[in-house]
Amino acid sequence: MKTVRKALSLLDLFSKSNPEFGLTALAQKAGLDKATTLRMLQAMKMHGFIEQDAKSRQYRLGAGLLRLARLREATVPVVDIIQPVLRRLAEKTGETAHAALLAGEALAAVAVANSSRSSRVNVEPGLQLPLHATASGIAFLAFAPPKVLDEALGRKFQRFTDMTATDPAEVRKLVEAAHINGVGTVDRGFEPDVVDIAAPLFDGLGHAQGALTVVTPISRMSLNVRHEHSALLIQAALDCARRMGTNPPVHFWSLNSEAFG
Amino acid sequence: MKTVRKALSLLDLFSKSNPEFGLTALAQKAGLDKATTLRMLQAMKMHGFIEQDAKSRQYRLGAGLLRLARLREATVPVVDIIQPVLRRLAEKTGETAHAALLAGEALAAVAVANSSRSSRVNVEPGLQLPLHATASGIAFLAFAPPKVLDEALGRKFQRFTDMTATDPAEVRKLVEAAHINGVGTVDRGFEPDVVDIAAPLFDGLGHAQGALTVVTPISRMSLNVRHEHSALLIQAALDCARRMGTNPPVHFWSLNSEAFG
DNA sequence: AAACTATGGTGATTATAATGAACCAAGAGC
DNA sequence: GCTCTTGGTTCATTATAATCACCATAGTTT
Repeated sequence: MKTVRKALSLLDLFSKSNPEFGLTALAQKAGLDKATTLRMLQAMKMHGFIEQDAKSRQYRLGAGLLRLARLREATVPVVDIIQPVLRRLAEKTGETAHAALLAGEALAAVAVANSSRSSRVNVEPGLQLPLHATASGIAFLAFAPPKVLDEALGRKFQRFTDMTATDPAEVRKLVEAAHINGVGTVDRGFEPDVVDIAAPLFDGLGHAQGALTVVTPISRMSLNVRHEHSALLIQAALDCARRMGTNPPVHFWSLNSEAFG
Repeated sequence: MKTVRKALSLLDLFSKSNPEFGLTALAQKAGLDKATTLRMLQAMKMHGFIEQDAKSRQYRLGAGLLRLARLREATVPVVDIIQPVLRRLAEKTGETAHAALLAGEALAAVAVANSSRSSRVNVEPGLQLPLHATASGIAFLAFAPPKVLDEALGRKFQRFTDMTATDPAEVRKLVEAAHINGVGTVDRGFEPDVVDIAAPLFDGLGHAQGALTVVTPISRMSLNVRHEHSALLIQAALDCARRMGTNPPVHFWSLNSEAFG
């Protein structure tokens, strides 16, 4: 369904910094013909995925998305479950914590609890987290079905900082380490001066469906902090799993007791 | 873009009472071929709009919707816009006011402004408001797409008080009255001793996406109060529409001037 | 004010992608 | 062990979406 994929990929072009587009701009950014783009937008407009400013004729995401998101949340209330866990995580670590779930080829931040410190890492809700460059992604891949991992490793990796792991072998190493530790760590791979540590969130079959992450400014990071955050993350991930009735793989449970003494 | 429309209309088949489908069931309900349906689902799965239970192979709405909804909320902050309107409504009426948006098969309260009086109706944020038993629901249905109304009237209506309207014909009457008046009224249909009056909130297509409601203890309710609240609600609803850039149906505007003199 | 430019939007031809009946494989129920 | 149903696949046929030149309009520049 090439057409559907193209249409949906139009939606991915919207971001917080680029919340509205004119037809021409959107078509160009998508690499599609103007007419094609227009027709797709019209189709999505009919379903409320896109709406158009009556005056400026600019296109933006539509209110229909809210409805579907609330519906999804009504049937699978993950965010409600995760939010309090996240808040406690942010309190205990003093750093910003976020939760991300798989959405297409990347993770998407769906809940954030900001650090109370004045100097902190800010995470925008809705942020796309590439699998290879973030701890969230690594933790997710470490417990994702092998097929997903292989597919991910087959894609080409964008470089975000000079410390981004762009070599598949390198990424695989990070993933393997994360599988053993239960947490993934990425040092300044996505944003400069930020270290991520993340634990996976599981679905009913014991596969990762997302990740819980603590983001720390490099200035506050140390070996001690890292161990402490790791232990807290594993507890938090187990907590989420218990509340959602999902099943982490057996070996993940054992990490809790021996946790980084 | 027939293909895109068909694909998106698949998403509209999900509801709170029908949150998951097998391939065959979904294809049948959509009136599409299995193969076609499958390909569309796969395309949407790639973008996180749909996810599939790994064990049961059932399809449900995906986490990618959460991301886009968050993004939309970041660009058009509906709740932020509604809150001050609600605040003023509560001040002017002296009663608790709340806003609710469609979430599954009921409305969900997303913002509340409590009355300052000591004797007041309390509304918990997140409260589920059934469509047939609350003014919010009636006002919503009065301006919802006909398909939504018919579907709602097809469901069984739970009784909450001895004044709850549980007969579809009775509910339809309330809805029709609400369509004419611009506001829905429910007298002790959900909680005893409480009268709700509500005006619809519109989306970009001129359909209701929720409602603005004032809840009044029966002891303070009178014909005068009712007219006054109705007029204030219509003004508030129009105010919200203007601030959000959404489009109430033309005839709704006219209610403002003649408002319950 | 006239000419210019960039924008959103349209229409008919052509190339492409969607379709659907028949077909498989696998699990559930008897 | 057989059957029935379900998810998923295949490939010739057919309907559909991409394309490109074009139009209308609003804002700018000269």
